[in-house]
Amino acid sequence: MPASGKSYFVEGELVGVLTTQPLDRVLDYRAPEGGCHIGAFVEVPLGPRKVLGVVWGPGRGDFDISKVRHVIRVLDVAPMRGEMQEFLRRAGEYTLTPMSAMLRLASRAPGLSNPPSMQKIYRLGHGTPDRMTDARRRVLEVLEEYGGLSFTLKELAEQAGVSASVVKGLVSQGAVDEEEAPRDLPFPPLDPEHAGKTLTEDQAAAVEVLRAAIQSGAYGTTLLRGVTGSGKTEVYLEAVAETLRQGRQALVLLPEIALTAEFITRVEARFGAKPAEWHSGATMTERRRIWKMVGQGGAEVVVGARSALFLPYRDLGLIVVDEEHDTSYKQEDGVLYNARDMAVLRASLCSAQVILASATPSLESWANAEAGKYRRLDLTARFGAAVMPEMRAIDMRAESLPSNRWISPSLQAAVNARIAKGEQALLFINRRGYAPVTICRACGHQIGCDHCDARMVEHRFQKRLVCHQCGETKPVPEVCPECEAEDRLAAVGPGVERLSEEAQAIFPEAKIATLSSDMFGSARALKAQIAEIAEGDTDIVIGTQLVAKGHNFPRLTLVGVIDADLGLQGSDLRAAERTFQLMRQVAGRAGRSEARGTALLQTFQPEHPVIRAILSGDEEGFWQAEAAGRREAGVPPYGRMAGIILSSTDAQEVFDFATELARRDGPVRAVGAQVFGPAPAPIARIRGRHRVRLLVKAPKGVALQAAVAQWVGQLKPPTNLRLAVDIDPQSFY
DNA sequence: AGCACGCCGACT
DNA sequence: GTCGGCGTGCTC
Repeated sequence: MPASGKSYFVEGELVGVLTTQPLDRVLDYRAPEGGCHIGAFVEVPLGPRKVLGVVWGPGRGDFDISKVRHVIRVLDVAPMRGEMQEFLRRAGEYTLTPMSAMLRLASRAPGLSNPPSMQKIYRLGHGTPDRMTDARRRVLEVLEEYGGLSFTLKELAEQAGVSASVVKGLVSQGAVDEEEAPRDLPFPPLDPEHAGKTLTEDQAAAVEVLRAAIQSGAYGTTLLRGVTGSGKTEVYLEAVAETLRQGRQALVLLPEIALTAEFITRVEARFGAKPAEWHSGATMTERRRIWKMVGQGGAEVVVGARSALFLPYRDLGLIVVDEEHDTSYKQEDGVLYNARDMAVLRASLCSAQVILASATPSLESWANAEAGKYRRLDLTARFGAAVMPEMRAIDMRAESLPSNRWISPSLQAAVNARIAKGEQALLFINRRGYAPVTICRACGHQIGCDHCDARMVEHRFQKRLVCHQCGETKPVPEVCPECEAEDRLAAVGPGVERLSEEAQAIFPEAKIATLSSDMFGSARALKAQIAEIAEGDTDIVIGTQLVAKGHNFPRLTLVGVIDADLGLQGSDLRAAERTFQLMRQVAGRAGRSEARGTALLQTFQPEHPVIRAILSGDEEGFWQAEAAGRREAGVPPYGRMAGIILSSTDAQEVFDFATELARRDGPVRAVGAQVFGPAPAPIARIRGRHRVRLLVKAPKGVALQAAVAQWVGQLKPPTNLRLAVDIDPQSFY
């Protein structure tokens, strides 16, 4: 929606081009030979280089006309749509991110400027093979089934379940034609009617509401709440189906790559073909194909990570944000944005529906539903015969437990009872590695990272100490690096590896599997392990955070949470919320199938409101209480916050600059905001850079971004000092 | 982001 | 005398 309404520029006319170079300005160029449309991806000269840009609008004409150069050429990709320009603009304003960085997010496809490359494709030929075999018949059937569509060798062989040589054989017989075609082919179509499931009454009712919303063709957001195992996925896949029937595209965001493989399988089962899969592990070729096909409508459904929000969809009708409360949706990848919020913004600009799915929504989403901004659908009935697990606390104050042991006698007994019945038990601990702290018994020194202010975590699996902040590793020292005492270093506290060791010792007969995100080199290895646990004869699963996310272990009937108190302490305003979500989710692992499950929470504070809310299952009660507390304190979602992260190699310099910035808080005070700090940032040192944070707290409804921009703009940071603004920060400790 | 220009310290 | 350190500024 360019302000001028002008959308085509003839050769020589002045156009404004936004480039991916960090110049926070649209530059004037002359339109190339043959002219160009607004939104066109172009290559322009900038100094001695050629850079990627987008025709953003008419030129401003305020630059020395004799210095204005011509656009080199228009690239062979679909022009950026007006709604995408608007999305980038609004998202940039919201997150206080320069437009060049926003454009970089939206043009993250390799080889955009390359000419379309060719590849061999296969389609039905006219000849008949001399001998018909099973494998050959399957190949021909696949080709017939998809009409005139052609396949790459890999796709065809995979679809037909044969090896490439079968296809080659058919080519030499003339039964299959081999041709050169542009490399970026459309994805196979997804059939909304392929394999609809029978839904429970609850699910069917939710699907009806979502269908109507999608048919309206207007924007809307729905919070789809459902306990684990209530069939949220089935429900939103029906929303995807309806979107496909409308001829529009759907995007499903997942918080973790490890979850995509399992999800893709479900999509394939439901729609008869695989969706496009967008994540950091995708190859260059895959990325380019998805980027291009999404723009031409050759990819109907994209499953992926947060950055998939910035793909150039031709007609996006639905965005699903699965596990919407997951904190990995807010993370730094060049730009600090919350994918959940950006999904809502994107959808509102292209008249799409958003589904925020979670068993344990974020307080923000809960409050938005409460305020009537979001529609809310609750799935209560569990799928099939399974019921909610029984939840109980184990009061650790009453348990006698030797030091360096974490599985209480009560939990041990419960696990033994389950194993005896041939069922599975899960022990959950939210700490990776062997032991979180290595301490010297002689001098009390704790081994820390040389580059960060973090203690190093022992990983016995790798036989090294690892910094969970920067990834730095070093061997476990023989002597204390501080006092040089020998053999006095002791591992303190539990990690998943150590818990595993303890479990081996107290359940010697049991088959134990350990799942931790850092123990698998690839998503495939992890998936294989999960499949083996689900189907195999594992008695006890020991896992970190990873197991809290949607995997289905049918024989699992007991969950033991080793330390339910983690995360309750500290001043993080979301600590209670996080703990609540995690506990509910892990507890939801137990008894997803026929048998009734039990969840046992080991806690030293059984009276804590969060623990009590989890145990009583009074979710609304928890949210109400938490919301009241936040409203009282004027913090999100009932107030606004922003963080200013300053970092430098020079600790004194960064602190001094932060202090000076805090002193000049006039512009933010003018809108009723307060500035706190400077204080060490949540991670005070990363890769040798000292980090300091200022926190801004403002009433809801003020123009926070503008005020922060004005405030921060007063001082220009010294050369090696970096400043980043974090709107709506997620962590506070 | 690159890449030039430019102004001060120790080398063949 | 010059080589080269990286601070400052420019790119339509």
